[in-house]
Amino acid sequence: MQSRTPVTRASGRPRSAEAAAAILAATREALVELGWSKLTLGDVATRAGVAKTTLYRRWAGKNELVVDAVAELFDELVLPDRGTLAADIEGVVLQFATILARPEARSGLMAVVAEATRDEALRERIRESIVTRQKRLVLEGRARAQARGELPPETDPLEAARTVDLIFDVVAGAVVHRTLVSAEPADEDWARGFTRVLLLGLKGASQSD
Amino acid sequence: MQSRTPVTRASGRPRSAEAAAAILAATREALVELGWSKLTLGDVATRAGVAKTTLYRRWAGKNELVVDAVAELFDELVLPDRGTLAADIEGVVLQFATILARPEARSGLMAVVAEATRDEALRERIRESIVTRQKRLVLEGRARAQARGELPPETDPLEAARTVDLIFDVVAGAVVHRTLVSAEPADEDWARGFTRVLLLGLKGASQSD
DNA sequence: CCATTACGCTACGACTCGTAGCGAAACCGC
DNA sequence: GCGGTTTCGCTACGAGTCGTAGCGTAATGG
Repeated sequence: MQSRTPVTRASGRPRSAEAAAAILAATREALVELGWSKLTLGDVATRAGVAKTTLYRRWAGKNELVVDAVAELFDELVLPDRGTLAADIEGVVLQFATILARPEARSGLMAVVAEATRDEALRERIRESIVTRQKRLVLEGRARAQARGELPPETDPLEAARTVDLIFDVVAGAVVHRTLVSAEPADEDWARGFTRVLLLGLKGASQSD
Repeated sequence: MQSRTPVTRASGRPRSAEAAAAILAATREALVELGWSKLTLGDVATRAGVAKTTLYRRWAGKNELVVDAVAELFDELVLPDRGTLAADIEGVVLQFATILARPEARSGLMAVVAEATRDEALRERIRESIVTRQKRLVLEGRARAQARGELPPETDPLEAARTVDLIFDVVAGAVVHRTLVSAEPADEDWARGFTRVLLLGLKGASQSD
């Protein structure tokens, strides 16, 4: 997740791990208080107790810094084993909603996505730091459901991969849109209704295949 | 959509309508070339051929200006009557994807959503300029499907309103997430698969009610 | 002990911000 | 026509941020 892990082992003074942690924490703190547009790297450096130049030596700019700061938040996600697929999905949806309720996640995530529309390298960074990383939840959930007999084992691996992508886009997209654009809470009632529609759709689609 | 429509009819020189159109067009052009973070109001004014002060007299800042510039893009959406609910939904999904393929829509929309996380007034402005405005598509689509007998007439009006909100969040959220976060094209294949899951889910949910 | 790298600090030109002040232009009611 | 009113274009301004360069110092490995 660091900006660059030197391939050739360096032989000088090592980079302070405390500094990196302090900078990322300070970035989230600044996102809460100031939001994306008013967040300045100079301010982050002051909060973290490091020199501004240190920050520029490690990150290319605001975009890369905030991606790293936000990516850490999503690592909190776990797939709780609640016994049924529906309950598992609801659990993840609610966890996701909880993270998105935090202001540093809201403004940070959307802002870097906006910047990424004009920056292929940043897009790739987001994909590997957040998207691909969290797709594990969908894979694990499906495996459990198949073990329980709630979902049939996939026949076509290509089709199965496409379904995973679809589910991820639908779940993440709906929660984000609900909380950030529609500005309504993604609470338990909403999660229940959403999960019901999604699950019925998936079961129906896999049956009529 | 203008920043303020004077309630008391003014009696001086009227604001130039051409200037407003030129400014919004210049804003979209600048979004394409520069993106959100590097877009400056001075540059927009120059492109539009107006003075910077004129711009500040009409809009409070970058946020409000871009909301208006982007909102115009979504007015292009129409609900094509393709004969079946599935085809209608696919049509809207593809139209939405087409708009989101334009760089000015991508970066502009996400950026203002990001800023809106810390600005209640801006959130409200987005809701009334974009969200509520486009929810008409869901309402019209449902009415047509009910006329065709594809969907049962709603019994509980409260439940029906909640379903409309859910559909809107799922459709818009999934398309946005697919194109902007996953960075994969929302093409016809994807639209077909998505529509199938959504429709099966909705029918199943309305039956077992 | 020496080479190497990271760090803190200061200073810098370039740029953007949002506002103020001015004279001219365009519209209203009389 | 003729004031009253509002907008417009233009210029100028202090304040703040950007990203970088330069320097001396601190921390590691050979």
